[in-house]
This record gives sequence, structure tokens and C-alpha cells, in this order.
Amino acid sequence: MTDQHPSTPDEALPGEPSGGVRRARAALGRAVRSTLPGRGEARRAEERTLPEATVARLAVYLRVLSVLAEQGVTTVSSEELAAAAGVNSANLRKDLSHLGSYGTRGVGYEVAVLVDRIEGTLGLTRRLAVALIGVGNLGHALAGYGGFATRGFHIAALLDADPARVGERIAGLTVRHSDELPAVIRELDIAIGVIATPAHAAQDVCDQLVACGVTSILNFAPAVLAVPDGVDVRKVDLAIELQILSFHEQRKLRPGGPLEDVG
Amino acid sequence: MTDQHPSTPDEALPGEPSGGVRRARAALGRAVRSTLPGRGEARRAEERTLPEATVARLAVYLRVLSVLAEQGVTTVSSEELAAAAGVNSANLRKDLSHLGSYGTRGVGYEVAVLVDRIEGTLGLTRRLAVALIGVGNLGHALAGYGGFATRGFHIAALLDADPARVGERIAGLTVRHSDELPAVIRELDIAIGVIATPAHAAQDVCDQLVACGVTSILNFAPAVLAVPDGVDVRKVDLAIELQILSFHEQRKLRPGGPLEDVG
DNA sequence: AGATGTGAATAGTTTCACAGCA
DNA sequence: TGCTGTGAAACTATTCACATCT
Repeated sequence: MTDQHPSTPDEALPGEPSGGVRRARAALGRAVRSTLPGRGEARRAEERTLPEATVARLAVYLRVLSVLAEQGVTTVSSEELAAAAGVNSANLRKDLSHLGSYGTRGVGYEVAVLVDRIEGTLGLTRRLAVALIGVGNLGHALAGYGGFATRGFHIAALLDADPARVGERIAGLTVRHSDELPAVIRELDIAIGVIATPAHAAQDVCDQLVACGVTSILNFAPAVLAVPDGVDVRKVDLAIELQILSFHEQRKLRPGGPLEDVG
Repeated sequence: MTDQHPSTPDEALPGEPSGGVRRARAALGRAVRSTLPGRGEARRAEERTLPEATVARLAVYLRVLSVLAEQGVTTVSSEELAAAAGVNSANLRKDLSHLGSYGTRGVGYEVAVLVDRIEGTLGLTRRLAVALIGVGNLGHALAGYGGFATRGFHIAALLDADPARVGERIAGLTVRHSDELPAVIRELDIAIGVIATPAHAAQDVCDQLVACGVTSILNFAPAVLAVPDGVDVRKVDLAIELQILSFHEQRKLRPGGPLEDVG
């Protein structure tokens, strides 16, 4: 996770030297599964809730599988796919087993089948509408990003609080004023809000999104957002990513740590 | 974690509908601590290795603390700081306890002291040099981002493989050709490489960085990077973040899951 | 009183290792 | 024989609960 900037060039990205939240409220999604005591009847052995970590990796598998499909590969073993995705093969198998059994012992998985299952699981067949608030430096970059439309999403609206920016056309869309946010959300049935404003405006925009019923937010502003239960916020914070790398970089230098490894 | 694009507008960000890796190789940094059998002598009870999760949160605390410091706040309780950072207070206390005891029972923590401790721990006193490869849509945005310099880092070089881009001046720097990467790394003592190229070029750039001794990489390209042990790669992938949100969005809709919660 | 620091309990995740099917 | 699917073990991380100190 990492992040960028807001509507006004500079001051945008994780401005302060501080860090950001990797995934703020995402905790909600935890593999719920109550396991209430006093019950144990016929419990649907279905695909209940997936572990958060698995969900994140499914997206990775999907990307790798898409590449394989393009190359004409029709079958992969867990070993191959895991290697390409950078994970342990047992981990991969367990992840996939949560979707049900779609592999063939002694052979492997059919690429096309897996792609379908994962897309279905992630809900990528619906093509959710995304609103991007803040078309500054980063906002522009995000708006121009082609990957959005590729599968599952499309940017339906661009908004900015700066009157000078309103009316500008970016990637086929006209920037509208932030005041129109509620109307835009309802008109276009926005499911996901992407915040790319300066830090000081982020909480405000977030509150508006939530007030309008948006429960999925991707935050690029260097600020910790407070949201009610039921709302998922994921944060992308460049400063934090760099700081984490800095920490490890430092550890590599001073031979204070390795000492433990030796004896 | 999320990501963006490359040097060429479009096709940049997590292009394919697939996802990306949250933190590829970062696994290295795991709280190492071997616990070799057959030993147990006098072991320095020092601030050995911090848990990965703690490192990530320290960056968050730092940001919150910076804001508090600006506001003139000099003392905070774990409860207050935890609320501002969006974490559990016990979790916060445990995180901080890893740095040593810098709080006062019955009172709380001194903001200035904590800031110092955290900056020291994350190695933010050294101001590492960062090279940004790929100045496309996203690269531009990142280069223009003010937060870099704020503390701990500075973009020392911009590179791109497109001759048309070489020579362009962005944020006070002149874009140099990718071929100069080795020279640039040595000249400027680059510690961190930020990859913002199209997916197809990412592994190549990564390999060059590694060959030149860079062991910390932040990858914005929608590709899984393979690196040798000892190299930390963190990935920022927009498509994956959106897909994770999509998954939860889907779960909210169909009342299949909640059933479990009820009984 | 009030808040830190931390052992113990709990929860979540990864990895192993192998039974079982193709 | 080969690879999936999965119980069990190992690890990591979070939360509780309270002794401890100011």
C-alpha cells in the first residue's frame, strides 16, 4: 500500500513524513463465521467467508492467470501458478480450495475455469461504477489509467472542489464540482469512491460519500479516515511504503540484527 | 496497496483485470529471530527485530503524531493516539513497547519523544535517495509529489526509456535515459528504486536495480516481480485494491453470508 | 486514580506432510 | 506416478486483563 496526491499539485501524496493505514476498516471483512456455541446442526458447507489474506491473493492469481490465458496456456499446476504469483504452493491450493474444488488431481487447474471462479468470487462480473474525487496530479494519473475499464470497474465520474478544474475534460469525462457529489452518486449508482484529494479535505469527502451510502472507499490521501462500521476503507500510502522500506534498509546496514541469526 | 501506471499513458496501472501482490518479497523482513535449538545463553534483550505489522503501524503513528505536534499537543495517552490512528490501544501500547518504554504510567506519552523514537527506528534520519523509473502519467504525479522531501527521502533521479521523454524537466529534475540507470545509481547513491513503468518493462528494470545493488524496491507496475533473497519489494496495486473492495461490496449485497452471523 | 507495560488467551495465517483421487 | 485437497502443526498477530508504577 502506498499513495499519492490530491487535487492541488504538491501537498498531495502522503505529505507528512508520517505513514498511513494499510487497510483501515477492512477488518470488517474478516472471516466472520461465528461458531456460536449451542449450535451445530446442518450447517451449509458452502463457500462462507474467505480469509482476508486469501481475497487479496485471489486478485494476484487472477492477473497471473490472465497472462497465462493470453499465452494460450490452458492448464497449470499449483506449483507453477504459485511460483508465478510469488506464493507458496500449499498456500495457493488452500486459497483455491475455499472456492470449491476446481482442480484435477495428477493434472492441475484449468486456467479458464479458475479465471471464471475467481472473477465470480470477487464480484468482477458486475462492473462497478467508481467516482474519483480530486483530479490533481495523482487524480489525473488515476483517471487516465487504462486498467480500470479492463475488467470489473469503470470510472463514472470525476469531481474536484477547485472551480478552476471543473469543466475540464479528462479521459472522456468532464470534471464536476464536489458539491454535486450526492447527485452524482445517485445518478450514476456509484459503488466505490476513490479519494485523491489533499489530506485536509479527505475526511470531509469521506463523510459525504458515507452519507450518500457509499460503503467502499479507496483512499490515496495521507490521512487516517474515520468511518462507521460497515464501511470498508482501503488506504494507499506512498510515504508508509517508503518508510517500511527505509526500516528494512536500515536493518541491512547495521550488523546489530544479524547477530541473532548467527547464534 | 494499490497501484498506478507507467511511462506510457494508459496500459499503465494494474492494466489487466488481475490483481497484484500486496507485498511481494517483503516477507524477508519478518521478525527473524531464529530461536536456534541448542542455544539459550545470554541473549541481548534489546530491540531486536520488530514485527512487520508493527513497522507498518509505526509509520501511521508517526503521521498522527506529527499532526498532534503541529497542534501544540505535547502529551497523548495510548487511548487517544490509538483512536486517531484507527487501532486498538493495547495494540498500540504493545507496538510502542517494542521500542522500549517511553511512556509514563498514569500520564501517557510525550509526543516529541515518540516522534524521535519512531523516526530513529524507521531510519528516517538518513534521508535516502530515491530513483523513479518511468515518468508517464503516474510517474509524473509521483515526481511532483511534495511529501517525498518532507522527511526521510528525496527523489534524486528520474529515468525513462522513451527518448521523447529524456531531457524533460520535472520538479526540478531532468529526465535521463534508462540506460543510464547503473551510472545514476552509483553517482547518486540510490537506496530505493520506484518502478512506475508499464508492466512489461517492470521485471527488466527491477533486474537492473538489483544488479546495481539496490535492495529496496517500490513497484507500481501491475506485475509480480521476481527478486533474489535479500531484496525487499513492496507493491502498490490499484486493481487489487479495487478488487478487494469489490469482493466486500458483493458480500454486503447478497444475504447469503449474514445467515451465519445470525445463527 | 489513571495509564502504561505485558503475560496469557485468542484469532488469523502459513506451511508441512500426506491421504486420496485421476 | 503426480498433483490436488486438507488436517495438523507452526507461526504471527491481536486483544484481554491486570499487575505495576506515577
